[in-house]
Amino acid sequence: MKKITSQQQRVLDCIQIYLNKTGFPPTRADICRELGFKSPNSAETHLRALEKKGFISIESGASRGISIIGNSDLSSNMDNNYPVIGLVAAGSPTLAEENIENKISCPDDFFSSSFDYFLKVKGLSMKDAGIMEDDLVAVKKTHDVRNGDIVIARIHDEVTIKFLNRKSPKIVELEPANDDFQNIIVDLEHEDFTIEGKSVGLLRRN
Amino acid sequence: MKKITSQQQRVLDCIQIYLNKTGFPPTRADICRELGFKSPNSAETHLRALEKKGFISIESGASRGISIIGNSDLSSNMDNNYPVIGLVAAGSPTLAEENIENKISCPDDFFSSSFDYFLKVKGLSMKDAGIMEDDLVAVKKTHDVRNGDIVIARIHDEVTIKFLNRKSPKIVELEPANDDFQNIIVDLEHEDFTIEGKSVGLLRRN
DNA sequence: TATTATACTGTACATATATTCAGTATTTTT
DNA sequence: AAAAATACTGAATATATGTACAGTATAATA
Repeated sequence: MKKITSQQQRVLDCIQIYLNKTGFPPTRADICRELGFKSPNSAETHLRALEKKGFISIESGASRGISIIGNSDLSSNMDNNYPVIGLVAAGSPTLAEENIENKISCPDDFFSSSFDYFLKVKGLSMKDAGIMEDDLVAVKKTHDVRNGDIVIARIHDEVTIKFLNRKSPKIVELEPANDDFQNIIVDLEHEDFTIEGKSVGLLRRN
Repeated sequence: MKKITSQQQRVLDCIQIYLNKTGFPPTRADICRELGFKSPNSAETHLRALEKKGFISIESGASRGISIIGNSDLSSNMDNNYPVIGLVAAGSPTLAEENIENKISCPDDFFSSSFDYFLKVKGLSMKDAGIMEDDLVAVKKTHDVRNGDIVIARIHDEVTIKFLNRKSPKIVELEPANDDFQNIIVDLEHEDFTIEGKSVGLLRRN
C-alpha cells in the first residue's frame, strides 16, 4: 500500500463517513461541501490520486461511482454466526441445540481455512501449545488431518483436543501439550475412535 | 413491515446485489438492465412503492440516492478493518503506515471491550499465559489498567507485553509469564515509561 | 362496481454530475 | 536545478440521471 497524504486521508475518511451516513458515495460537490473546497476539481484530483494509489476505484462516467477498496463491507465476506460448543467430558460435540452455548458473529474468511464451530476448551491439557481454559478453538470438520495437527477426537464417548501422531496404520497417539498429562494410545482395531475435526485457529476473549 | 410483491422483492434484491458488486446503488437504468425492463419508469414506480412501504429511502434529486432501510444496523454493526502491528524490539507501536503489516476485518464488538489494533507478538515471554509467538493480541489503547492486566508498555523505545503489577506510586513491575524471563522493575521517576494499552483478547491463525 | 395498486412501454426534459481545460502556488522528489 | 506531485480556484460542457407526463393492461381491494 502506497503512502497517503493527510489531505488524501481526509478525502478518504469523508467518503467513508458519507457512505455510513447516507448509504451511497458522495459526489465531487459533496466532498467539496464537507471539506470546504471551492472547486469540484479539488475533489477530482484527490480522487484520482487515491485511485492511482489503490485506495479507491472509480467507475468512469458513473455518478457517485466511488468504492473504497478493501472495504469488503457486504456480501463478499459477510459475517456468519458460528456456534460455540462446550467441550464436555462425555458426549460428542454435536451441533445440536442443547450443546450450543452461544453464537459468535465472525467473517467467513477469518482464519486461514474455513471452519464450522468454536469449541470452548476445558482443562489445561494443551497449555504448552497456548491453548488455555475457556479458549475458543475454531474447528473445521474434516478427516484430512496430519501428524502434528491439533485435532478434536472422540474416543468412545469422550471428546478431547490433542496433537495427532499416527504411529502406524492401526495405532494413533494423542499427545497433550502439558507434562502433567499422559499420551493417549488408541488401537483403531479395538476402540471406537473418530476424528471430529482439526483446529484452524483460536480466539480468546478476556 | 408491510407486505412486498414478488416484483418489488426482485427490485430490492437487485439493489442489494448491485451494492455488493459495485459498492454504490444502481440507477433506474441499471435496474432496468438487470431485470429486463424497457422503461426507466418501471424501476421508478417500483422504487416509489418500496419507499412507501418502508423498505428503502430515496434521496430526492440525488443520483443513485437509494439506501436500503434494513441495512442501517448492518452499516453500524459493520466490520472494521483493524491494523496488525508488529511488536518490534525498538519503537512505539504507532499506527503509522510503515508499521502496519496488514489489516484484519472483524466486527467491532468481537471482544468484550472495543479495541484499536492487533499486536503481533514476538518471543515467548508470555507463553504461560497462553500467548505464543505470532499470536495477535487485541489491544485497547487506554491508560485505565489494573494489577494483573496484560498491558502493552513502552520503556524508553522498547515495547513489551507483560502482566502489570504496580508496587507503589513510583514503582511498576512488569511480569512475564515465563520462568526463563525476569521481572522488569520500572522507576517512574527516572525512566521514560508509558502504558500503550491493554490486551482485551487474542487471535491465533494457524 | 368503482377504486386503487400493480406492472409495465415510451418520450421528454431539467438538472445533477463527471470531467476536461486553464491557471497559480507550494512541496517533494529526482 | 528541473521535474513531478500536491493542493487548490474557476469556468465550461457533455452526459448521466431523476423524474414528470401520457398511455395500456391486469389484479386486488373496498
